[in-house]
Amino acid sequence: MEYTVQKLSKMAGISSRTIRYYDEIGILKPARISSSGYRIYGQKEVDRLQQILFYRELGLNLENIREIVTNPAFDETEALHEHHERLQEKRKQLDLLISNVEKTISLKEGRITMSDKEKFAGFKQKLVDDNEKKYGEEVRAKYGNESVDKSDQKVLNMTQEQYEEVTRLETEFKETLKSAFKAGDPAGELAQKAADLHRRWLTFFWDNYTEEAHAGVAQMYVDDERFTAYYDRDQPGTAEFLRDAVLIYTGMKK
Amino acid sequence: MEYTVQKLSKMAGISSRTIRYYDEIGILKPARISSSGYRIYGQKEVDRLQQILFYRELGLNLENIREIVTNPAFDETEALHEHHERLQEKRKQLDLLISNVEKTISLKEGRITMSDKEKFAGFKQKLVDDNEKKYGEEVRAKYGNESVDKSDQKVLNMTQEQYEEVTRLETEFKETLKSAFKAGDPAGELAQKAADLHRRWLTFFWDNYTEEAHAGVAQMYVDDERFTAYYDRDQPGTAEFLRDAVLIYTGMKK
DNA sequence: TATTGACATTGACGCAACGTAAGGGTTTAT
DNA sequence: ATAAACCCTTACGTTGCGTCAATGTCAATA
Repeated sequence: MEYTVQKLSKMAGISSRTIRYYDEIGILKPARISSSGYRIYGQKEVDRLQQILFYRELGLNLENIREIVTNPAFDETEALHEHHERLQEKRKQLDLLISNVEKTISLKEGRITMSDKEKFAGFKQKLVDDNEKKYGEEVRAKYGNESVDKSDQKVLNMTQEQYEEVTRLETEFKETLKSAFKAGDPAGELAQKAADLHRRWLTFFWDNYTEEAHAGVAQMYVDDERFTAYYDRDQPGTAEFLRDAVLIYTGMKK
Repeated sequence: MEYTVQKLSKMAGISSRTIRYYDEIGILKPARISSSGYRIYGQKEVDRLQQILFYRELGLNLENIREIVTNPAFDETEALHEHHERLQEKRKQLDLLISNVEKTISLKEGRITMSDKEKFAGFKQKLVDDNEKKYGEEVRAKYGNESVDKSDQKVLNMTQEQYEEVTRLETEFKETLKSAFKAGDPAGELAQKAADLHRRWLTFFWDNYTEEAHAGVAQMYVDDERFTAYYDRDQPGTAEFLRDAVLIYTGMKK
């Protein structure tokens, strides 16, 4: 029995374009070409197509499928195991995503006015994450590898009150920092108050607070231009000022 | 404070290409263009970018994001709800996929020699599914909407013995059908035996067997060219012959 | 001041797996 | 003979950018 593209495609329930494509990328060549240039497929090709479709249903990409069907000695089991892992990873990410979307929805339906600052929540979250990532070994050793994921969840897991509290804290911190910067003394009362507010703000995102970590973060605000840009936005030099204040606050300096 | 692409990109933790792309598709235009053609962004644009990135993190596509950020009156909550549904659907499919991959792996690690026929399992499965789909109202009403999903799982849920049994049954059925077709009488002993084997084979895939459904499937083998091609592969006319035999077997004819 | 080096710009291709015409021959049925 | 139903190749569109390539601009240094 011989098949043209159309017949084959109807048998397999796929489009003829797909069959030509499979020819094009070389995973399913026709048995022969007719005198008028038509693709002609035989039983062997039908079998192979079914094999291809089987793996396709399992979500393998065509490159992997090619390896399996072109090399009979290929270790399909291993390929499937790897595929399985990728799928698991995908599911984890999807679950996280869904959870975040749900949190966002309930936040919004909780009628919190979505001010600009609140829109920043995710972004600030990212800052904190990057923070943790960069701060490196010490923090990671303490919080484990899952800290990033956990941290990712944290802002969105907050209750409405917690959320309002952290927003309020942040505003107060920024204003205090601004005044302190104008005053000019990182060891002064205002600057130390700012450092304290900063600590309280941080503990909303961290499970464990340590003075070392706090100092490390403050240093990073100076080292990483992203943070520097963020803190220096209104008044250049603020990041450095904050670092000095925090170093004093944590007892790391003077 | 003003930002060039590079500065903005570093602040937001994305690439400058992305920023140009967002300009290109019109979801984030620069505040102005410098005399030398540079894109210059201001505070408003920073805020907007952060909004964009927030929704991006939630997995919304840029088209949806555009709707949200360009039209302040747009119902974000509804968009998020729809997005949530899409994600749920995705997860369901992903779970099914994972389950299928797992079943396939255990099948393979169960050291069943993966002959061509076994590779067809998924495909045959598909045949049965299509079958049910096409057969339409009656069967659906009986099995409910989930029957397709359930059926999808069934082949792969089989124990090794069941699997071998169904494979054996199928072989016997096909051989009997072939002989019966040669004999030529759909009411004859061989043909009726084939119809019986066909029934037994079907019951591996169906929860409930009814003569009506059996007859319907047999009729479909003739009506749907995909099935016809499958059954007529070796001997044209076989599909029709089988239908006649089954119609007699189920008492729907003669 | 001439030259780097780090920035900026606009194209334009590449990716994955096809869908969807466009433009033009071939086979089959009437 | 003619239309319907096939077949072919070529090539653009999809999504969200990554990655050159060719070229212009700006700030700092030798």
